[in-house]
Amino acid sequence: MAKTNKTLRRRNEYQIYDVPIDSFFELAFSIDCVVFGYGKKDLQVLLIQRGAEPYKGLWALPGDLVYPDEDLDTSAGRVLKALTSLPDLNFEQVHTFGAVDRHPLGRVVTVAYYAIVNMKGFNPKAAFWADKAKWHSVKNLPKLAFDHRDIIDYSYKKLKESTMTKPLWNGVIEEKFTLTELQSFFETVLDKKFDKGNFRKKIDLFQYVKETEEFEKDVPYRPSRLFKFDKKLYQKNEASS
Amino acid sequence: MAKTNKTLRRRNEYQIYDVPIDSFFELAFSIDCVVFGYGKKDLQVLLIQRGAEPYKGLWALPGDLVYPDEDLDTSAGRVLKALTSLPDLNFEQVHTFGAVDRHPLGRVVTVAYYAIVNMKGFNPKAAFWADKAKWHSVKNLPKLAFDHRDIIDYSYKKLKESTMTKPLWNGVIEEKFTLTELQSFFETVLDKKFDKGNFRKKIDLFQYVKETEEFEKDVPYRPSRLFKFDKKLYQKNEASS
DNA sequence: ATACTTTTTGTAATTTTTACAATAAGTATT
DNA sequence: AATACTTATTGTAAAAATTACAAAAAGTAT
Repeated sequence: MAKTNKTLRRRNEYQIYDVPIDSFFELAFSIDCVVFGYGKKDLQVLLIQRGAEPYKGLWALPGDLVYPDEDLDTSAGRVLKALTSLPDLNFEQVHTFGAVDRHPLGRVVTVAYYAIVNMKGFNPKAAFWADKAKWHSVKNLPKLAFDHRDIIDYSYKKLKESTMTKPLWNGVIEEKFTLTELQSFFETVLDKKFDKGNFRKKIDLFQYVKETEEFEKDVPYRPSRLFKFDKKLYQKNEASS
Repeated sequence: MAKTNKTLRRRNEYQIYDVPIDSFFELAFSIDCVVFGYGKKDLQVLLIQRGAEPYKGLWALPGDLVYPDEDLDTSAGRVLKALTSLPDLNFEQVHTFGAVDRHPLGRVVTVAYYAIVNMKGFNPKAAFWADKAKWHSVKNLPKLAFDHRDIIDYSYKKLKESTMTKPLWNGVIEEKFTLTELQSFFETVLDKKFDKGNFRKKIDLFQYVKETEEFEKDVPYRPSRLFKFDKKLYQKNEASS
């Protein structure tokens, strides 16, 4: 829609005040990605150090302006792909931040997305973002640019909520995994310890966690049975709920 | 930010492709409000019949473009105030819908909000929207313009989720209410019947539902004790969680 | 063979949920 | 005034879910 296009004026039928249509275009529209990194330590967040004003030197979330010809989700997917080089990353919209003064240089509304990846063997430097990307513990975040601290807090809360109800661990831990590994995922994300026995009972209720006939190898103790995610069953049950 | 302003180009440090900055401004930005009406019948949604193309004659959600000088939440509050004439309406952001083709005339990204009001004595005609606003049962929605059906479905789901955890009934049912009235609110919103005794036990856990020393009057049976919402206690407990 | 480590299963106490019954407290009727 | 009727309110026992903890199983290491 170019500035000369009048079509949008038709929405005026719902408006209370008469505002020049051109003024609505004086804004920019972006997405920001909160990429959580799962590993042996604390849960981490991928941040990028700003090389220019405003907030030069501070850490910020990776993001980009939304292209005119791409859906919001496509935009988030594009940035995440460029950032992580992972093909089938699951991500979810969190919230949209649109305070007038959230960007010191003008009006920028941003839609926040989050995703979670396995940090093992993960190299954010492979991406365009180069050597300025770095993991930071969610428990010890540096000073952040813009309202990015709010965005992370919001996303972390949503991540925790979703962890209880969705198989976010799929694609993050190994394809064949032990229940102890699955438990570690929950413990790291939720920052909370679980009882081994009781955790198993809970998982038993998740029918889409299917046991295989394979077992761990080369461990100096009793090998654990390996389990896997039954994607078809999960999607089937999702569809009917 | 006018088109001649170059400041936004600084975000290019995070971009992968080089896209002319001007193209980012070829979009519009709106909010849409899903106003749920609580009454004696089914839960209702306030819709407006479109008087112009596109989707002329179809029903749509009330909404408006976001003004350059207002926060997103302010924008939603403005529309809701104009629509309902209610001063202290609680509303919540639901989701942002940004598919490229969601508006046939151009790129319009919209942020959805929902609110719930008491339909009793409520007159949407008082507002600017005039006589085209009408309540529709969530169980029997007409054909809707744009992706507004998706927006309603999404909002209804979120409303149900929030009903379990937040006192959405505050400001909707009477200030002093019986537990039966509170139960009716839950039953209507969640479209589900509850056991009287068990519902009370559940409510007992909500410390912010405080009993008063007042009772119903002029009822042809045993008068029920009246309860009220302890806002201070609620906010205090919210803050510490 | 024994110690050690982790997996896996079990179990009993506690808490929460559920279904349903009993009692209380008003009005309306006889 | 006694009785019927309606809804409010409390209670209770069974069922289900959660929790804390223990025991047994199955491997490696000494």
